[in-house]
Amino acid sequence: MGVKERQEREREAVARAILDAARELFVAEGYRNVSIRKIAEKIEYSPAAIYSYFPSKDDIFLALAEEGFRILLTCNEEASAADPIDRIRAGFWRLYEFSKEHPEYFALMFVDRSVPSISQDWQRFGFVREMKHQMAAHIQTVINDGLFPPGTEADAVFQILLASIHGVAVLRLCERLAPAQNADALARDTLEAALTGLRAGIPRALQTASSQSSDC
Amino acid sequence: MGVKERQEREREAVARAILDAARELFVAEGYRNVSIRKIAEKIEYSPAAIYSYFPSKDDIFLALAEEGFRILLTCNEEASAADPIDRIRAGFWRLYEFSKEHPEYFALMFVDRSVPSISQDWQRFGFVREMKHQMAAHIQTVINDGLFPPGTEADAVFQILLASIHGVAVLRLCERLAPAQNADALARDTLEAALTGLRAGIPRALQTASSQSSDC
DNA sequence: TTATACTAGTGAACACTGTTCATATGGTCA
DNA sequence: TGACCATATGAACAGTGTTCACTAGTATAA
Repeated sequence: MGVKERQEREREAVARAILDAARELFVAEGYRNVSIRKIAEKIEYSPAAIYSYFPSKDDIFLALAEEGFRILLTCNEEASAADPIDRIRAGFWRLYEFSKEHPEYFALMFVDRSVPSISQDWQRFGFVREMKHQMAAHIQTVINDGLFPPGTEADAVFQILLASIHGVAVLRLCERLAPAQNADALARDTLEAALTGLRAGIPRALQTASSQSSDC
Repeated sequence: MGVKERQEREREAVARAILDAARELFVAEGYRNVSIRKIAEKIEYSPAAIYSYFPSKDDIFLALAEEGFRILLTCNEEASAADPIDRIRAGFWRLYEFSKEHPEYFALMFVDRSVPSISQDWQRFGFVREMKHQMAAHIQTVINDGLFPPGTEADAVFQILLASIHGVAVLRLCERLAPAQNADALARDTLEAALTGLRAGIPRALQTASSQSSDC
């Protein structure tokens, strides 16, 4: 009498097919150039059918972003290196690798502004906070081991390293690097520079965020 | 007999009006949500008229990106600080400020992937190369003054600092920071960390870009 | 001054988009 | 067998970027 169960399984299978088709199309042609009709055609359903699985095209987008975080998180969990600093390195390097292996996931998770709702819901994604805590916790233990100058805040280290590696990932993803430029080497060096700088100690500077506006 | 001149002036005025209207609408509603019809309505012309000034919506986009580079470049020219390191700081800080003051320009110039052609034409933009040369030239003199470890490449310094500040700018622009997070402070610290790290000297590491893939 | 040439701008249309809804289909259960 | 209900559909709506035959109006040449 597993009729309900089977029906539910079938529903999930179709939803899965929609997401797979959408992801493949997004990667191949970009979100903007993928229409519901194209997704429908790929899974051999009518366009209208999709709307009984997802309320809108944006929601397909969001569902994929959610999956992206899940993938990145499970990736991060298997982090283990002898040197604790190496483990930090590896953690952020993995984010960069992720941006290469899953460019479309990365784009929706960290870059895309074309989906209106993601900006709103961003902080609601439990994944973001979880990822942050995972890394920040490890960084804290490293700080406690005295591998960073006294008074260093784990949260600040996390944000700075994230921003650094993020910059390279986005430049690469958005094709804003010279063709000759070796993105991997740049990623390594940028991460290394930030890490070295943090360990050397950066001036805590002016407490208030200095407003040296350029006025142009 | 300045008929041709007057006609040309009028053409430019309308083109200007289209760009202004498009920019305002892009900032207010985002590229995706702005239609040619909306732009046309704003300047009180028919939608078709726009196509005798720009071949496509994407070309309006590109024209604005070009303007963005011009603005950023003229901004950068008035760079002058006593300390040569401060001048480097100021240069990249200006890019960050630019991302705040002209978010839509910045987005088209550095992060947008929704316009298919920009990825192709990116390297053709003389502006990009010019901006790079401007900064790299100054960095070279600083290196010559011995303020960086011997053997440091100006181009690498430029790329690393650019990537670092770019990361913060994008995180802020795309609203991927916690609401409490002070973006300016993060920008300052990230830039400082990279600069400190570069001056301390980062290992030139494995020559070939190490392929430490995470395989997930 | 008249006739020609040219230009800018238009309205209507084409082929597409995301989305909605009444309708039909076919399996489930009493 | 007959009632039910989830699923999928075709057709349509309102909107999109873009094209094109056409018109009104101005500039040039005869």
